Amino acid sequence: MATLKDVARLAGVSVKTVSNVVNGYSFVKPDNRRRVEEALEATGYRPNLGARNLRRGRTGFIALVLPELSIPYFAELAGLVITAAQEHEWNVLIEQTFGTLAGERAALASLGPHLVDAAILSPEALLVDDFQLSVPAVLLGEHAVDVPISRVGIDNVAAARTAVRHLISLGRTRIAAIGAHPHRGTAALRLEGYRTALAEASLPFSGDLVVPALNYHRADGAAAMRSLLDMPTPPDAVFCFNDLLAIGAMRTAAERSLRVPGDLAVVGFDNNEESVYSSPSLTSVAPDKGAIARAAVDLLHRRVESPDDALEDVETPFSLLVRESTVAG
Amino acid sequence: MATLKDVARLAGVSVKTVSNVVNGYSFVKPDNRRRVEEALEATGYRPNLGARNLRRGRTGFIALVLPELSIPYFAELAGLVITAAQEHEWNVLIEQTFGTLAGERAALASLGPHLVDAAILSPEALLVDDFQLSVPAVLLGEHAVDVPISRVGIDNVAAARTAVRHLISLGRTRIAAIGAHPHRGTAALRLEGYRTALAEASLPFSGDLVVPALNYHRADGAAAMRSLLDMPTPPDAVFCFNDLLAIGAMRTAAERSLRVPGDLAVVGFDNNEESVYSSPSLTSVAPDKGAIARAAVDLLHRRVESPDDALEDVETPFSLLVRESTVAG
DNA sequence: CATCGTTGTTCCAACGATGTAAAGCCCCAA
DNA sequence: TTGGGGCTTTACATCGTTGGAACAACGATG
Repeated sequence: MATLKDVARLAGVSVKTVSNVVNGYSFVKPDNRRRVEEALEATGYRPNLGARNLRRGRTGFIALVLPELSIPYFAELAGLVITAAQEHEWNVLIEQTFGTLAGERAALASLGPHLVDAAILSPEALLVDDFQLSVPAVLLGEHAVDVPISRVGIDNVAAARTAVRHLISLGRTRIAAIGAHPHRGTAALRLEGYRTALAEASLPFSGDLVVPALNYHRADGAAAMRSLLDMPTPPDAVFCFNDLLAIGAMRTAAERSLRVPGDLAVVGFDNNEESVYSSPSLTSVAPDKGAIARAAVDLLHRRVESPDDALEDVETPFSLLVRESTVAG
Repeated sequence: MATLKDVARLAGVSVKTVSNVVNGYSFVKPDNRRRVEEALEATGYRPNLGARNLRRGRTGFIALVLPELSIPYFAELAGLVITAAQEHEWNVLIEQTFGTLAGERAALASLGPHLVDAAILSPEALLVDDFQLSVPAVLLGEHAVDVPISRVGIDNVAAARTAVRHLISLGRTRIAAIGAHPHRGTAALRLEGYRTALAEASLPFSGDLVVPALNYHRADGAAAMRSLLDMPTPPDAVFCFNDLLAIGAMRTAAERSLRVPGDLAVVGFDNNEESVYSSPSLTSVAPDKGAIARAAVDLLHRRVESPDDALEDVETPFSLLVRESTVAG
């Protein structure tokens, strides 16, 4: 592997001059610049990023801390973050927490200025209560507790309200919610949006129709739906706090031979690609994941460039995509 | 951020002694060791990996080059690779190629000894024909062309044969295949397995029943299925070269009001989590993804430790998981 | 012709860690 | 007392890069 020294020797100039050419410094004699460029070409020089970053005090990496890549929402998001990070010449380091506090603590502990320049966090457990991070960070989702840290996300209350209003507009009156969670900030806000929409339509709120989910996997949605269908008067619609729960719920409905949307209308949240091809396809709240990824990365970039910028709270757009699970195709 | 120098000053020893303690060098006086450990604790020292790796000539990273994280198979695999890599104190750098030759070239170009110690490649386009990599690498899947490089994967011919034999055992006689591809090594092998199974059962092979797919997304499966169902005599079963194609195919079947498996049996490949909860759930060839991830990482680790080991070709196990898309629940 | 500012180049130190060589210590045998 | 050898520590160079100061060359200016 060629180093600056090799290139310099070949071009007959000093190492620093080569460095200047590589970094686009203006004042280099055309003649020398040409010779250096030829030498760069000839040796196939690639800067040693480790050395460069050591010198510059940067690492060239950002961390993306998320529960699990096997969850489609996070996989899609991770792909978009990687793409967004490339714009700023950042590489992305993915850490999985598996949704546990221990996992989140471990991920945070392994981070540090020596490893990454900044971090994007998608906490699920308590994480933020003992929050102590040595690099600029941004939270995706919601604040679990009141900690000074930037945030990027959608208006969860408004999104949930939109979803439930859609169900109400279809004439549904017994609308259940799946996904309540003791610690998740987003869960509380989505529940709030659900209650607001019910209240606006003068529909009664019943705690029986709110089913918790400790994890947001398909199996949890299926189990929650079973408990709802075992009720004396089952719901005629269900709002799930993410698409996986909704897929699980639809699976249970199918097993019980319920027609969706005839007997039961279902709305999800996240708009996974999977939901477009399920049978029936799933109506879902669609956050603009690309916007979230870009906003988070851009925000971090600003913060790294000027560390004492004010904290930010970026709200990204969302939309409701109506599909067969609420309106028969 | 504390450096070795800070710790050394605090403990009243030389930098090297601290380095020795940190790296578990045996000959340090108990007294000094204790003082150094206290100082390490007090300063919260964490080694600067960039500097360490610069000195050691390692980067501490491996690359995982794959088409797209939004494809569930690769997302699941990536998660497992990250976990496996941690065992060897490696961090994983994910590069997306989007299945294009240009993307694969770009990913390869950005790699190099200065960035990663090794690379795991999941090529889709031609990639390997102009293959020139400066670090140890392993291919997941199949050799597109004959290039000296290690490989990890399942026996695709046997896997496809198993899948098609299952369909035959159910009494299906017009069995289609979706996913033929001009450049993909796995596609050719799966097609071979398909033909072998047909031949073994003395079923005729018909080119009409083999549908190509340029991408392996849900939409491609849906389109392929439409073309099959538009035939004068449509198939009574279809073997899809991955689960996404199968999900798309089942979607089309549903749109045409075909019963699965009654009118059409469907088998996929990859065993995505998604396929367990689809309606009907999908029978699928299940490669042991954990085994693939571990084998790939372990192989690279051996190769990095002793660079002139022989190339390896590791075969990992697979199984066929029979679900509702072939045998009604 | 001395001076000056601009442009271009080089030398040196430094980022934080580790390998090497050498020096210091201590104990024991000659 | 000397010397040898095992343990323990240190000074120094080094990995590849960049920032800063110093220096050199140059035409323009007074």
